[in-house]
Amino acid sequence: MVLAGGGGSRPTAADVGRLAGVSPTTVSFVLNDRQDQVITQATRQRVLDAVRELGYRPNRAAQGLRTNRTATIGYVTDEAAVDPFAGGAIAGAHDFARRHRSMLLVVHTNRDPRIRRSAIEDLLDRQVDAILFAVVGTRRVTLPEIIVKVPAVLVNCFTVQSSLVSSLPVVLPDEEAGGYAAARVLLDAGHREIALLLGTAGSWASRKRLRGIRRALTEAGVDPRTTHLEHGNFRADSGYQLTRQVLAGSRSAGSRLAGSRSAGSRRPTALLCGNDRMAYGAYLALGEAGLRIPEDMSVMGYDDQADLAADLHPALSTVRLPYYAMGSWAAEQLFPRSVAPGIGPTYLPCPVVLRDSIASITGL
Amino acid sequence: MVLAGGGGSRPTAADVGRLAGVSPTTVSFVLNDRQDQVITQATRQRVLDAVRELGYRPNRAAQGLRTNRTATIGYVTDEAAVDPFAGGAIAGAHDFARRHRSMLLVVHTNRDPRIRRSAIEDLLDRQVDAILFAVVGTRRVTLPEIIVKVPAVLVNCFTVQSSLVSSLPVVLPDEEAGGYAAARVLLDAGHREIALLLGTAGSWASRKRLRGIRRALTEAGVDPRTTHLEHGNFRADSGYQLTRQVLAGSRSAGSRLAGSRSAGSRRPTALLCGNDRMAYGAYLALGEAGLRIPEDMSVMGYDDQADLAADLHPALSTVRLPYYAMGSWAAEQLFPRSVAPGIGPTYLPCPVVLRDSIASITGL
DNA sequence: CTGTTAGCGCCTTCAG
DNA sequence: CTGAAGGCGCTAACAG
Repeated sequence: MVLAGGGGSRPTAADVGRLAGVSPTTVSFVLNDRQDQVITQATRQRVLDAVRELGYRPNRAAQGLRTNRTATIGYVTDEAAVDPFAGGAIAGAHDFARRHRSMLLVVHTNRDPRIRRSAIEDLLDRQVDAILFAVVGTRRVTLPEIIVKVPAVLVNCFTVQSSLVSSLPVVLPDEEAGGYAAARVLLDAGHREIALLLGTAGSWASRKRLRGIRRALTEAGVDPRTTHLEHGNFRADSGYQLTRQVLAGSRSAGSRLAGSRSAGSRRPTALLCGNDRMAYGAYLALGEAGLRIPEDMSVMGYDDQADLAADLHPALSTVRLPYYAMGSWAAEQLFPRSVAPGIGPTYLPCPVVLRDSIASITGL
Repeated sequence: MVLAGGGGSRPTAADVGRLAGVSPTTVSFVLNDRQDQVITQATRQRVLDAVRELGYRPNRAAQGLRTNRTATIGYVTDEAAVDPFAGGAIAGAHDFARRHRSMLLVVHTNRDPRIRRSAIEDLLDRQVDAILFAVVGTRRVTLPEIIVKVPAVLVNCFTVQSSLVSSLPVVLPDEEAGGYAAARVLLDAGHREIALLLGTAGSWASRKRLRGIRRALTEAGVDPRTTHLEHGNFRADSGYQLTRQVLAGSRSAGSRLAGSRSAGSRRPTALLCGNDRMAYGAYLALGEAGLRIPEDMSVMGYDDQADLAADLHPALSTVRLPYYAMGSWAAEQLFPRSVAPGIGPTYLPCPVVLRDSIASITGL
């Protein structure tokens, strides 16, 4: 289909051998630096010189045919690279792989299971050494069984398929610790009335995060049940709406304000948001209400979204989702390592990124 | 380096032949649907059945060794996929390539020329059919000459290297038309006092855009020389600062306010920004000054940055940079096409995206 | 210490 | 209409 590669044909190992006056075998030995073979220093040098003179580089397709290793890793992601998080994980895997002289064959599936399957097949046809399977928005996935034909690692997702669950390394963000840390930052700054403006109620991330948050609250002697808790949709508009509700002291229909006292009447001093976009929505509602950040209200985001969190005004304190680190970790699993992986998923830390949106109110 | 692919060895064409009772040759003929060979309907069916039964898929590495075509395209980009624009172009190329059964081997170089060179070599070693070379932020690039070993296309960049300039198709955004269109939108809405808060002064995009803007102004009878023009740095903070300056009526040191009259004293009714991030900075400054968008001030962005322009409040009107389209166009050039490409770069349109940040003031 | 031989899986003349 | 033989570029046994 593609235009024939116009290139003048590359030199082969035979060409190198001819020039150096040795056999292709010797060329191979020298280039692969084989320890079990003894090569004269002189011969080695002649080969190396010939390689340099011809600009010889081994044909990896041929090498792959012979060795079954292509130094190529398949990377399957649900979201296109346009998504900064998808891109972050790709970048992490890319950089790690590159250090090991491997490259990434990247496919995105738009969440279509059929594309997903054929993508994996296409990768296998190209003899990739391994497959990394990534997703934006942590969740359970169903994988084509053929994926086990090759070492594979799950990035930001997991499976319950019995045939796969034990064989695939899995890396996930440690959302519970992230939620805990986010709440702790607020608590440590003296906040006691914290409104929780979380994302989609059912999501894995929201559930885990909430658990961490509750633990932090409890530890600090704040009753989680009296804490204002709302679920949004991870988008700016819901951050905006929920913040208005909170400010109005109104309890929405879906509000899960559990306290029996008139908790709704006490305005919170801090907002803990489901992600940075919701935090941005909160900024807008706060601005409209004439409240200043962080003087009148502290705001905590989540995600550390590029081109957003740091650019907000004031810059948003948030918790970083370790997409890059997950991609990197996943690639790392494909290469010989000293320590065997433990059983079960590996959780990577979500570091707190402190910026200007949080005020200390210790002098409560 | 990579763990050996654990997979049970795949069936070969010979296996299929054995099962179907034919030679591997016949299998090849059937699978490649060769018109110059006559195969009995019955034989063909037996082969196809055997293929299905074994789940046979040709080994593309072997195929590539034989045919010199790997159905794989190298994609070199300066920015990692984290950048939404880099990702947009990748997605465009990916989707087009996929329709032609090709996959993308993606490398990013972090603008390091050495990495750039070795990336291209690594791609060539893997026998890619072609290379797409992309950049974020249109500019001139210097390419390793070896890139011509294979068909290549330049995405959002161009070269002046004499050995390459005539042989490489180039695709660029039509910034001049984009600038013209952006200004026209404002002009058509009745705005006459438009402050131009552009990006980096020296950039290709800024220059082209400015030319288009000036043309639109002139056509509308507005003297471009009396128009407030500032250059920033494409980031939110400069949009913020420049807007404050404009509002204060102050002329900064670097101001290129050309009018001789007291142009600084007339507050503009519209801001035309160098990109969406600067527009966002303008939003912040406007908000602080108590000005409402679009009632008190219309704002026009540029880029249509994902997760930003549409999410702002009010949603930002902007001009879309056609990264996806450029990636797609580039991939298209690699496949047989009906019309030969003209000489010189191909300019792709930057469509205006109208949202809520612009008010009509026809009743001036 | 190095060369010869064989074969990875596929496609492609060339015979039959 | 189909099969046998050869080779793409490389590496791995096995000789010498």
